Amino acid sequence: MTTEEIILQAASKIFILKGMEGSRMQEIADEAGINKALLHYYFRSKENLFDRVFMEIKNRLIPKVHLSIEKSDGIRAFVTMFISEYIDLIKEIPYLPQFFIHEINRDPSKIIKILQSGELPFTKMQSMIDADISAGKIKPIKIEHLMVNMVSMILFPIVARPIIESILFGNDPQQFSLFLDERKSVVTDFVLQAIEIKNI
Amino acid sequence: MTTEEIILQAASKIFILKGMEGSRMQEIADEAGINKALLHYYFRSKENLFDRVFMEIKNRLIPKVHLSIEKSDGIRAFVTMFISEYIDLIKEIPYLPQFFIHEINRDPSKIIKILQSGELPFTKMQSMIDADISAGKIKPIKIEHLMVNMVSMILFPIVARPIIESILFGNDPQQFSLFLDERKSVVTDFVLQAIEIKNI
DNA sequence: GTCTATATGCAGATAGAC
DNA sequence: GTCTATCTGCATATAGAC
Repeated sequence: MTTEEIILQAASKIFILKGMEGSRMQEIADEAGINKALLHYYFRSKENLFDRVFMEIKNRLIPKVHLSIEKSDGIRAFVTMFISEYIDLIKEIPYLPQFFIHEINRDPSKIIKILQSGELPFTKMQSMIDADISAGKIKPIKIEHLMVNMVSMILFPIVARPIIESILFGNDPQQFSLFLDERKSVVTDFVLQAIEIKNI
Repeated sequence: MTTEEIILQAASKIFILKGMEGSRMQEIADEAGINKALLHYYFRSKENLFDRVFMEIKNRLIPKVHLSIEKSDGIRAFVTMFISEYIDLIKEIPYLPQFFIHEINRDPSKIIKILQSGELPFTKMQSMIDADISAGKIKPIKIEHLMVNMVSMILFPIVARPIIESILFGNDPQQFSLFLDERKSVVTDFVLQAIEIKNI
């Protein structure tokens, strides 16, 4: 592992935990087991280092989302798989959603530039949905609302964790963890029920 | 209006926009039209000023949430009213959700202390839901999941605005604004459909 | 490439005049 | 109470030895 990779990994950890403004170059250097000056030797500035970290994270995530979309053949399969895979993904990287949300609000233009490159395959999803709608299987709903609803119900509890844990579970992390486990099936059922045509 | 109130109002604006770490005392002083030293005269430290602002915001918001819960008599009315009022509330204070999310993750213990005081009337909601469940009107669902689902679908799009605006709407604020307007009825329908028993 | 030492700049906080 | 001027400390960044 090269020094550059060691630095990027350390910086990634600290930045994700504390954000750009909350992180200190000293802390990143300590985490990497090297000297502060070396950070500047490799990346010139904090801003530069941050941008590189942000880009690397984005490049690791986007393919995963693509994959879960491409794999499914109908809207029901898509909803089930999407929710399941998204929740699994977040368990691996629990602080990433907060980090992303904060940084895109702190400097939206940066995100806009970084996201320009890869577009998500919405056309495929849209056609899946339209097929099921015209077949009378599901209620008419715009793909934008459906996607935002699903992503919201998955990500928001993670992002708002401290407040939910406090209000609903008396600051008991175990109870919150169980709550998250339940949500995989709860949210899936919730979404499927919401979009299905009711047989009268 | 006293100087203290002017300071609090200015600090509130800056802190909400930029967060605790992203805000500068100089900027708050400029916003208030006074000198930096006066901030310290009134509030001794930045930390202190921030805590006061945070407390004031909390005291302004909690009663609103209580009210919308107390007013409704059944679960359908509650869902409809809750979503509607929450979305209206956010339109007035569009940066507040991000601010809250960031600060509770930056220093969760602070929130825990501040939130200790007032509890939300969950018992009333729970009994409303239980009544409708045993009457066979709605599907069994835990109040925790229902509440989190609703709040998520309302707040997350605001919190993730830049990324949604970028991916879904090509960075067109007007399209995003229309999208938010649609959500009042879309989310209400979505939730009601999801919890209703289907007549076969 | 990696280090120690140092410069530079800025933000929070204080002293003291009015 | 409100100001100007100043202190102090810290974080980013650079210089220069090895």
